[in-house]
Amino acid sequence: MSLSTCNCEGCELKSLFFGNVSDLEIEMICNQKVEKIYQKGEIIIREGDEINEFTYLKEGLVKLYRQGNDGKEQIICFAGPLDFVSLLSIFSVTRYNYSVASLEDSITCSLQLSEIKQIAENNGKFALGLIEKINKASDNIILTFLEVRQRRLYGRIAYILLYFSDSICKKDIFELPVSRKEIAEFIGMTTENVIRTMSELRKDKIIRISGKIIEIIDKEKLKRISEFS
Amino acid sequence: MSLSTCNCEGCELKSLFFGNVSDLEIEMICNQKVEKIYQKGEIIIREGDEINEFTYLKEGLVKLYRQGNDGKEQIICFAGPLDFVSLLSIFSVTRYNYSVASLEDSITCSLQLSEIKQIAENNGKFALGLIEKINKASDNIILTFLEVRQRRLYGRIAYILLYFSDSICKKDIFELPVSRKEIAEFIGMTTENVIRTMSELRKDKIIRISGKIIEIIDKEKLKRISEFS
DNA sequence: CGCGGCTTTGATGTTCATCAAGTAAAGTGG
DNA sequence: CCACTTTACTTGATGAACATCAAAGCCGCG
Repeated sequence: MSLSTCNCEGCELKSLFFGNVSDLEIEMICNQKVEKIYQKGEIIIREGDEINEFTYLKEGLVKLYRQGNDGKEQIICFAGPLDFVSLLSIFSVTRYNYSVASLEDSITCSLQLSEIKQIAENNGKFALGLIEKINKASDNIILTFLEVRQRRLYGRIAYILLYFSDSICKKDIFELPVSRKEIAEFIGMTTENVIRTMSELRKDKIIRISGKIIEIIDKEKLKRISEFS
Repeated sequence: MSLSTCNCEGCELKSLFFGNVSDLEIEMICNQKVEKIYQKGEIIIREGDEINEFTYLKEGLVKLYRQGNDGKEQIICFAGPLDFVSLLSIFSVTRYNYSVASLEDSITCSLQLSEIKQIAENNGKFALGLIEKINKASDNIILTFLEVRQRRLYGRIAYILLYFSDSICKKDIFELPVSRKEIAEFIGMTTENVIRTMSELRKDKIIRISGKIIEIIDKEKLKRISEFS
């Protein structure tokens, strides 16, 4: 991790997030912000860390995960640019109950949580905006869990590949930003079976695989598998 | 469903939820509240219904669930007295993406969502309290999903039985408020296997079963199964 | 160059869903 | 209140889906 110096001019967060906040308040926040650069693989937040910053992702891709009872990691969700990394339990507990690690070189911007709370207290519109974002983030996680759970392995893999293709990479040929093991940790299966199933999709000529590079050949078929398996 | 008339004197919600709200505002809300009585099995909220009320559970027990792709129901969570039934997506979308049904005779109290928003906008402390509650509710759901997922059937059943015993019924002999089918829908297994596994626990003399009445004989063993299976 | 982690494939056994069939309980209409 | 229907519960048998174990190739990194 290294620090980054960056002015707040033209920061997308400002328009997206602080629409209802006065310029004065924004300046107050920006003066205290800390921007950090993380290399691929670095840990950004550790389970058990005290929560006193409000962190959002400016660039890159991260995973939120926790340690299961048996020591295996469980991936809760992935987050991309402009997602709030510390949205989940930030207002309900004092310590993180999950970790965050970067999957690609990433830049985070951290604001003082106390400042954010202060503003929310004084500015209801801002607080309502916060609620909306928190709601959306949790809803998405819960929905994804349910969507994954109702599928078999074959359908889960199809679902995940479409997720990375459509939501993260936005291409039909893309580089998987995660390892097979991480896919397994996300959908709750073993690494071996994730690989096996991807190989099946390859043999069925629905995708092409070359290491981390995935090409979706027959997207319609992949969608049908995701729907009905 | 039938309406109930009840004054707001001594309502627990007031102290719990509206700690930072002025008496005037509380009165404004209370004048508009609608209290409804539902019999066991009735549907309180339907997936797709427009969200324009802010509903909380005054008495009883309900399940939040959604329709899976294959038509099977998936239970998201259970909610008891003083839980907010419509916390999940209430501020992020305009229509419910889940249904709510009563598992026991229940009483709900509904407030105008627009009123709640109004108050949140004018009263940041109240809004922060809201955020905290929403965060807690979602966190719990996500955590439970992860806890359930890392267990095998045997451990999942142990986990669920402990959940009902400790969190819902608060007794070691209790009446299951849900059917075997609903347990299956909650943990993502088939009804037959839920029954089978409960029978195994009975044969192993860890629980006694008599219809819906469950008695936990060896709680320590049940906890160990929940931890390590 | 060698070590460790990631990937891949195969063989094997466990766990679980599905199908089937029967019993018990609960609701329904006469 | 009783016959009737429906729903919930239960057990067994079978096969499919999946985890586990094992072994080997690959790749990046110190």
